[in-house]
Amino acid sequence: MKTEPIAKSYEPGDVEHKWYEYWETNGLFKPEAPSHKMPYCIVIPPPNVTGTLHMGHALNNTLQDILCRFKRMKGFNVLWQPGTDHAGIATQNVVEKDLAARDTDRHAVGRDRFIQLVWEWREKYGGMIINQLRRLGCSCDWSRERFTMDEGLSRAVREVFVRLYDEGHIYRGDYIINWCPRCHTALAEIEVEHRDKDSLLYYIRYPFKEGEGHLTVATTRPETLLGDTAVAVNPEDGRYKALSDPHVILPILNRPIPVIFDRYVDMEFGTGALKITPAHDPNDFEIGNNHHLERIRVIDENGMMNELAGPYKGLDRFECREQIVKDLENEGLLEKIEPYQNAVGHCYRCRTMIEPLLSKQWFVSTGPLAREASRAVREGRTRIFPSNWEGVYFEWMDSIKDWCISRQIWWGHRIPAWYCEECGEVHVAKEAPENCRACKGRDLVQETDVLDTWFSSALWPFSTLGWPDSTRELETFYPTSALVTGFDILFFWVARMMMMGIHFMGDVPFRDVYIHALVRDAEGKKMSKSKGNVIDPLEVMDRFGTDAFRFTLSALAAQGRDIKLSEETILGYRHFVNKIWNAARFVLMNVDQERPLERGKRSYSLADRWILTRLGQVSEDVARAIDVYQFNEAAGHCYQFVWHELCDWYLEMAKQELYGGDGVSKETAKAVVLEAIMAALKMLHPFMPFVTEEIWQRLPGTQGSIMTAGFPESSDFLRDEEALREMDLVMGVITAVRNIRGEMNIPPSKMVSLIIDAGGHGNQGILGHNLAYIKTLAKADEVSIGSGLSKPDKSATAMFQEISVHVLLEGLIDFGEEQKRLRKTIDKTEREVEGLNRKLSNRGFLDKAPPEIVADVRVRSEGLFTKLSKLKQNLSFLEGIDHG
RNA sequence: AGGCACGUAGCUCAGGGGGAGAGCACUACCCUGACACGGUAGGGGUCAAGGGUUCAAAUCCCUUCGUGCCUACCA
Repeated sequence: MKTEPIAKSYEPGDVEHKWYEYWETNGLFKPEAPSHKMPYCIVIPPPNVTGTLHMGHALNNTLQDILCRFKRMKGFNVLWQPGTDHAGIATQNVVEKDLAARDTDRHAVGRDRFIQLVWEWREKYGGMIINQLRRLGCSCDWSRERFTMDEGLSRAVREVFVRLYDEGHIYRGDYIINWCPRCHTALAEIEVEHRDKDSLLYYIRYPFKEGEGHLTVATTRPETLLGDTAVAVNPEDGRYKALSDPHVILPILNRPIPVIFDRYVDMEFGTGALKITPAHDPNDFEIGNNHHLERIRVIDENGMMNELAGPYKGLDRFECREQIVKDLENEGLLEKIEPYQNAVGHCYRCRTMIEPLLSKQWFVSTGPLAREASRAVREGRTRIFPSNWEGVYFEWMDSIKDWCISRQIWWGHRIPAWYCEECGEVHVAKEAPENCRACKGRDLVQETDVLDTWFSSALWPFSTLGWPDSTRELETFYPTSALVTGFDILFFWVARMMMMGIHFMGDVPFRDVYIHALVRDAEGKKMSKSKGNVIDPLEVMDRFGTDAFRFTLSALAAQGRDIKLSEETILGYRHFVNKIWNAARFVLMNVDQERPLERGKRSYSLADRWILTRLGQVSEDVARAIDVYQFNEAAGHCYQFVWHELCDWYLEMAKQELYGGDGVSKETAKAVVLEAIMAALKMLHPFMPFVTEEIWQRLPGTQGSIMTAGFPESSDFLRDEEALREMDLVMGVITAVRNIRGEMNIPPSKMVSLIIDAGGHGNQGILGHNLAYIKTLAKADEVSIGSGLSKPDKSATAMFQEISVHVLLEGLIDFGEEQKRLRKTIDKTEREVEGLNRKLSNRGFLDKAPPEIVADVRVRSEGLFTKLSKLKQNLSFLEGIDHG
């Protein structure tokens, strides 16, 4: 493969598939077992089996892959545990839609057949997102892929359920829950999305049972009046204190109901009188409990009025509202209607308006579990990045409600509870009991409800590693190292994994949680199918290459800010990939040794010493940034270094030796060029796995995959501070000349002569030794360097620190232009000097500022002053020529 | 209603008490033997507004305005 000719530009399509297959078939994604290496483990946030890769997944998994590839190269034993989630409601919806298209439904096909159909569906389509993750380059250990409905994970679910039940953390009872009349199931609190709606506030009169008059209540849901069992007022409310016989007549149904007194009622709102419907409102439910009120359910599971709704039986809840308002109006009981805005709950899966409903459900009593989960973060056993999310986490944990875990759907883990048909005894067990423990009856039926999908997801960090068995994986990798996820599932998933992990494993499920941003469109809008502004990651990868895409995401992944993604940006990074490709191409064209010159025999140039020192520094910068999840910083360091240091300066300078050098210096240059490109590729590999592997495999002297090459360490390289200083000087002088060339529009083909007045500090020697660089990169043919050299007649002058660089170019320099240019620089320098002098003449500054700051300002001020006076000299010199 | 972010170059954003930065876009000159998906240089900002703390504020604090997001049972 090393003999293939290298194309002029990088074509990602050709290589991505090839290398992914190579890695996977060579088992490079698998951890070692056993291993003496430090373990590093990430469990993937399991995507829904119904899903296809979207931008959120792409970002999420790119970041995880960066961490995993980086840690692997750093010598860790890495397990990236992949898998998918059975997504109860979503998956069931998909299959139900299929059935509906064939004019049937799940009730017609029956439970067993339906579940079979879901499994078939999953066989057929469930692997889609997994392959898309491969396309993204994810280095998951696919041999360990798990699914929340797997036998092993299901066993974990039953184990957890039974234990929690036995410990009293799970209970069953009649509670008000959030019901989705379309999905036909209960939802947990957080599965309800609240959205502001323009509603109406109806003022309804409830006549007193005895005597004249009425109480007026305000409500947004008049149809629930049919289930009212009281009207509540605040005991402090003067308006109602004197009620002697506190009963009113419920309109329409003409049922007497009591007026009760409860501090919950807000006197300021409406009329200060609140109708109480315990079966259809969570707050009313609470109040009803406190006052032992009857619960009358008037709406059924379909959102239709039931037989207790009297004349409205069979009406939809919204039709009923209209009808009842009309009827109230006719009876003169409707006082007024006001426009009103309130937050209304909607199903997070299908957007149907939630119906709070009284029903029998299973709950996890979260209090004690949540306290531990909260404490773990407070004590730093799990760290959340960026830390401002900790506040959000605490707030939720500290005000957590019991978790409704039963769902009235079929696709999921069926609750392991059996009811005795004869005596009603409840049995909770891992397997079906033979007979009733109370009456010995044999007629036991299993609970029909299934568990919330998040119940099984909550076990993911240990169920995927083999729990409840004690496995080597659990031993090695639990607690896992990091969890990477979006904030949208901080409560749904992260919090619950914390609770379950701590409870069942006795330790937190992960050491770090990294919360990343949301990917938005170029206008900053959330991508959504309905808006039509989604960018398909697969299309992006096809067009720009996976590496460019991944690098874009990383470069934009600044903590705490959402990512606005545009094609323009991705194109920019596509160019960067190509730049790397061409740098490698250059190396390949000039270096063919399998064995570079050994270190002891080399003779380093300044450029060599400089780039080797920089490689050490930059690899540390990159590693440090990744370690604290500053992916944008890490990517930025790579970009800046590779493009603007390695390519712009080092490779250009190395041409000196590669093209014209003699034996040892040429061989040294070859060795360093190779070393530099290799180190750069290794640094880039976690971000751009494909192009780096492609190049790596072509480079002479490489063995195996770049995945198994170590991440560069500063100890691999020189550390030559002097080289940094010297390079600074050389680059400064070259830039100074280029500056004049640019401003004077001198074409690169025109050579110039330079006279450099180097000043002190050994500058002369440094520049003298590196004359060749200056000549080539500044396009100069003759250069003289000295101290106190005077400015020649026909020249333009640029300055770097105290060095004056006079550019001679008779006939090509417009002296008027040069005067203008000098004046501009003088103005700028003067402003800078003034600013610094203002500080230096300030007593407070001299007395209170740290001495090193004062010294620094003084040095800078003096330097600028010297520069300024030289610039002024040059200007008056030119003015002299002009007028003389 | 509370909370959390964020307003820095035309655009997208880094930075975060002592010299205003990057990428893209723009302008000029260049097809120089890795790359025009390139090179070199240049223009461009009262760091949202007002106040405070400080020797020093884009950076810390307060207020205002604007923009997002999250949480919440006020019917």
